[in-house]
Amino acid sequence: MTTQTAIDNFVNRCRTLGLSVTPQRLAIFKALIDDHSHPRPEDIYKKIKAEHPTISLATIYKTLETFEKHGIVSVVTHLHNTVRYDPITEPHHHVVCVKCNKIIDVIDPSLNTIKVPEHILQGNELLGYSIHFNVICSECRLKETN
Amino acid sequence: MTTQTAIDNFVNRCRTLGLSVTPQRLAIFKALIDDHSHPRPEDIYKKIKAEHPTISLATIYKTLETFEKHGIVSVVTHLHNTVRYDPITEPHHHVVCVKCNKIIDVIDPSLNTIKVPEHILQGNELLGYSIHFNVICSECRLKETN
DNA sequence: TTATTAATTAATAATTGTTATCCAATAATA
DNA sequence: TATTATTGGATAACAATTATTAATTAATAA
Ligand SMILES: [Mn+2]
Ligand SMILES: [Mn+2]
Ligand SMILES: [Zn+2]
Ligand SMILES: [Zn+2]
Repeated sequence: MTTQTAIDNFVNRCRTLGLSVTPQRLAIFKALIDDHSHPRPEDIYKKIKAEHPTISLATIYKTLETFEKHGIVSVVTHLHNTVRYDPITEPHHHVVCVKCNKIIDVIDPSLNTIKVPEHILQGNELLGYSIHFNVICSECRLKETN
Repeated sequence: MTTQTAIDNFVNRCRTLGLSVTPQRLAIFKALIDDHSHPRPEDIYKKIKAEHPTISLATIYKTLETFEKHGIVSVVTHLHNTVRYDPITEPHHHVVCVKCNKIIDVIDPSLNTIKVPEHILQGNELLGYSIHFNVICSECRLKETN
């Protein structure tokens, strides 16, 4: 998909969702669409400031949250707000509730035999891998306003 | 392994590493060893304050970092310091450098066919899963002081 | 044991990342 | 056009983390 097509899709998507396509939103989307560095809000802010000198960081945060809510962009992990410590040091996996950030262990040896793509091992030292099963947990499902 | 055995191992481990076994360190370790909630430093602080009213939150942070450095405890993700946005909304995976927090996409359909353990689906709504390949990247390996 | 040095802790300040508030500006709708 | 809803900007507030520094404690060598 070309960048222009992606932008057109974005515009249509916003209209369908009832979100107005403001210059700020367009700028933020454009800043992200071809950026594969998984930038922080701050990074996007810096990229945009030249064209939009008056935009505030809070707008970037709010806009990205709106985008994420509607599936226009995604976040790499929902566990980005605070460190979470684990007494288990052996490789294992986790169920993560994206609403309440509850974390449950998944200890299942069959998940430790994944075929690691070769290119990951080129130059990097692999320490291990861990699977995040992203869920809305039963408690949070009950709380949801349907 | 019993809790007492774990504590004994911890004490021996510290001695081997040349870390002194202080009451604070012991208390922090004990607070974590049987806690499977993947607590935040703040949670551990609250648990400990009754017995150790003078301990400071900064000590908790530093001690946990020391423990993690020596493999006594682990962190659920190293990407806990800030949100990272992604223009890709399709399921995919990531290489994460635990030193510099660089994130590289891993798009490999063969990794999207993992057998999800049944119990994860009980009550929870599964949104998807994503694998974090934790590495020390080539750049960071060069920087390391060996 | 005591003196010396190194390591650890506590208190606190500073910084960073994020969210809330409030008002003005803009856009959508009647 | 008038009305209402949405959005954005400025700023303050808050939460998480890190840095600084001095006091305390522990380790080690006379
Ligand atoms: Mn765990
Ligand atoms: Mn990605
Ligand atoms: Zn939940
Ligand atoms: Zn790196």
